[in-house]
Amino acid sequence: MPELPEVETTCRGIAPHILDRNVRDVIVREPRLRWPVPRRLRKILKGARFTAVNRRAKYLLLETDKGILMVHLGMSGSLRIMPADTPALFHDHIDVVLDDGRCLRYHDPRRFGSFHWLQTLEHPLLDHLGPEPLAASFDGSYLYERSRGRRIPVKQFIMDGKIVVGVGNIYANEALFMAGIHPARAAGRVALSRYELLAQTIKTVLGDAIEQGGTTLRDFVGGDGSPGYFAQQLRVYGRQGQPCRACKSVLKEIRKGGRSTVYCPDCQR
DNA sequence: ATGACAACCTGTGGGC
DNA sequence: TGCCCACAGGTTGTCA
Repeated sequence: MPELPEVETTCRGIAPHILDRNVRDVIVREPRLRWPVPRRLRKILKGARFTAVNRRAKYLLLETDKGILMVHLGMSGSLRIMPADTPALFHDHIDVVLDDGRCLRYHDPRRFGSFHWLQTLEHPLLDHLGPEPLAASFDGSYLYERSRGRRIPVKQFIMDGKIVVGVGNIYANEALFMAGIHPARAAGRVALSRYELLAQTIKTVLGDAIEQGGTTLRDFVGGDGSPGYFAQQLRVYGRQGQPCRACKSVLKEIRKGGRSTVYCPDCQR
């Protein structure tokens, strides 16, 4: 479920509930995630106190006085705060039990998510990540410079975490529509002025989605259990065969990098 | 370096 | 009604 707005929503949702709380216990029911959950996690995390909650790309960085718990939600993961004695459901893989009788519970049917334990923010998975899309350093000229000579479709280009992080399939489709750029166009053949517009629409679509608590697809819920409300205003994602909201042309669907790609054949060139 | 593609895993929905 | 296949929000690793 999670694209960057969902991860940010989760980050903001759980932060006030875990900050300054001590970890009473850690229950790992299923350690087989994208990478095995560290066997020593329970021993190390027990007694730690959460000191900060941050996000880098789609990684949640739950900092404690003993180290950093790095969590990725993968395709289907979610984190919820709930009473520690709430019966665990199928796919409730990990509980971080807090000292107030509640717990941070990780649920992930597909198990593409991950839990890592870090001593510092230096980690191979965080090494070669591109800039945050909402940072000032991410702009049209950056995209233009990085794209020269690249033949891959511009959609896959902006979904490459080494170029810019946090642009997932839904928002890549939306941002390209808003910028009037055809998703299959070679990245190296998009002009500077159009990249300036694209950088803008990426910031806008992600920013708006964060404001509205993420996109609700199937059962996404934020850290406090409230659903997001962005789905209803998607412009192209999931709307193949339906009329373009701008020009009424029938939206088309193609596959790029194995991902569903929806666009307006008349608005996007 | 680049780009194409398989892999990880379960659940769901559409077509027959 | 039920079965089977394709596909789903992400990312890494391999190979040509």
